[in-house]
Amino acid sequence: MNEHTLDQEEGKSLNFLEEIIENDIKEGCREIHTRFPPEPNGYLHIGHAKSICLNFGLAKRYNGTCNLRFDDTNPTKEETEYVDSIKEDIQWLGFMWSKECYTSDYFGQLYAWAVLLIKKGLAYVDDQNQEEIRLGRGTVTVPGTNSPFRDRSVEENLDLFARMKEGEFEDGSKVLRAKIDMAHSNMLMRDPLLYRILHAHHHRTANQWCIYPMYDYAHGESDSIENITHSICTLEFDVHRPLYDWFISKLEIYPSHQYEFARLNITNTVMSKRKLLQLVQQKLVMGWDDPRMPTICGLRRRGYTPASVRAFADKVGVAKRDNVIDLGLLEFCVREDLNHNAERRMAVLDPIKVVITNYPEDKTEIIHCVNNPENEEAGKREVPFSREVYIERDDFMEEPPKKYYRLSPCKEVRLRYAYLIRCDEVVKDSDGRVVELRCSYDPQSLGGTSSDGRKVKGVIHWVDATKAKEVEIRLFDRLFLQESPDVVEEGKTFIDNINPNSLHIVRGFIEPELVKAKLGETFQFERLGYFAIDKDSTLENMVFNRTVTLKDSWAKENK
RNA sequence: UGACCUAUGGUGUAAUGGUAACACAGCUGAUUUUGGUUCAGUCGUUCGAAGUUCGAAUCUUCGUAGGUCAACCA
Repeated sequence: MNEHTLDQEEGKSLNFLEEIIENDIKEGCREIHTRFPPEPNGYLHIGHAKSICLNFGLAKRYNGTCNLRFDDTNPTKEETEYVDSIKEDIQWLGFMWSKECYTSDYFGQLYAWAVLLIKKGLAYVDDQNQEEIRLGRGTVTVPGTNSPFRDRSVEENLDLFARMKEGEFEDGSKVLRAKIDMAHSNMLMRDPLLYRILHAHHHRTANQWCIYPMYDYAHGESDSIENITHSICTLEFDVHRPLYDWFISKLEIYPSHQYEFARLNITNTVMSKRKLLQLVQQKLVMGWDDPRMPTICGLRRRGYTPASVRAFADKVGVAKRDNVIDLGLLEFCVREDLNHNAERRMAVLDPIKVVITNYPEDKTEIIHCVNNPENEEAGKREVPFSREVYIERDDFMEEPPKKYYRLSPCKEVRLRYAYLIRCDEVVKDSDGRVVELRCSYDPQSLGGTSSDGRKVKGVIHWVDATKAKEVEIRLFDRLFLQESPDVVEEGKTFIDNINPNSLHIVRGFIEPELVKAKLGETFQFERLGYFAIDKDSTLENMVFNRTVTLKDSWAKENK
């Protein structure tokens, strides 16, 4: 066991899918087979991460297998670019599929089964156009009416369907439908479409086919071909289950079963692919991997770790109830991980220069700083210190409120790991803005402890002004300020809910050693939050993304 | 005016006819060379009504509320 001890596993209660599986195992199901079936028409988001953790996690837990299956039945929307990104994201999350499958691999079998259904009198070619079919379907309260082509002979259907496949007919001129019940209370059972004609180039089968199976026809059979025991999908497919079962039973093939769980929703976040695509296309974000996006690549770029996303998926649970998870839970998960695993560094995002007047002009000394107080093995590092340092503008107030224990005139504060300093003089420009603080240090206080036992409550971070490197730092706020960005007034869209101030770019200063940091590394900048190197980072212009702030009870109190 | 799904603290999730609990969020305090971390404490919960039962969050019935379904999308 790598992540949990056995005891923890045993103490945890089962979710409803685990209960079903354990019950199936008890009743003789020998191997568990799941699958993750994305359509390669966009990038994966945190909602998919929940499904990935579920499907791959269940397979792992019960020593089964989990296939990755690209559900590529609609060539007009699917691209290889997406296939590659999906594979990358799943592996980044820490999972590996047993088999890489494509629904398009089964086009031949699916076609043969459609012919079989026709022969059984369970499918027919319909010449009605889209509008006629829609009208014939009725409504949720009014039964549909049979198509005039519903009673074609088997021979005629076979002939027509073969000619559909041969490309004899125009797009939209004919479809293959199942013959079920036009008055069924479940709209999906009113003679659903099995095949449509689409003279389109497919990213894998190229121009081999001009008829393509619909989702409902392809999905269950693909599960069946792969011997999937537990086909897990989201709640909106619940009404599809009778149809899923219908095909399997009429075809008399391996009985896969479908189970539905509630999809993930997060406050202040939009999750639909369509909306995320819109954000990208309208250039409201930098791309699919913008650190403000809920995409997996966005989270990765932001500095989220695979373990933190997995922990989140675990904490949100699995059930059938519609839910909205507080974005704060995701932030909690990444803080918890990074607190233990990210090394500390010092950086100043909004500097004021501090001149230590009684410190020798040309002296530089080395300060030893703890890399991670949560992990002694992380050791210490050397940080230069000299007469001029930068501190955070927030860490000085000329007229401090009560309980402010940072720097203010005549008050003493600790420069973390270095010295105690006292502010003697405030230098301002002609506009009254503080430009420099002239301080004196206590030479006896190296390391930060006074020699006479006097207590100094405040501790602030700093960087050596002569040796610090200037970098770009990107600070993110939530993309939407409303808890439910999808809820909009008449005439508005979720786009109107975008937070205009979700990105702040600042120039900050970092410890000199930090320039060696590489893409993929994340640090805690002490007292500020967790920061990850951005892919835009270059030798000339290093770029850091703030993954998440630290909890800050002072800021909260003084809001 | 259909069928199906769902209903437990602020948000999630458990309790499988027998003491309603866990996490996040909130609030108090302690510790702390990060106003971080950690620790201790605290707030607050079974949609409604009737029924079955010694006993109901759990079973039954009737309500109520929310969601899903009428693409040649998945």
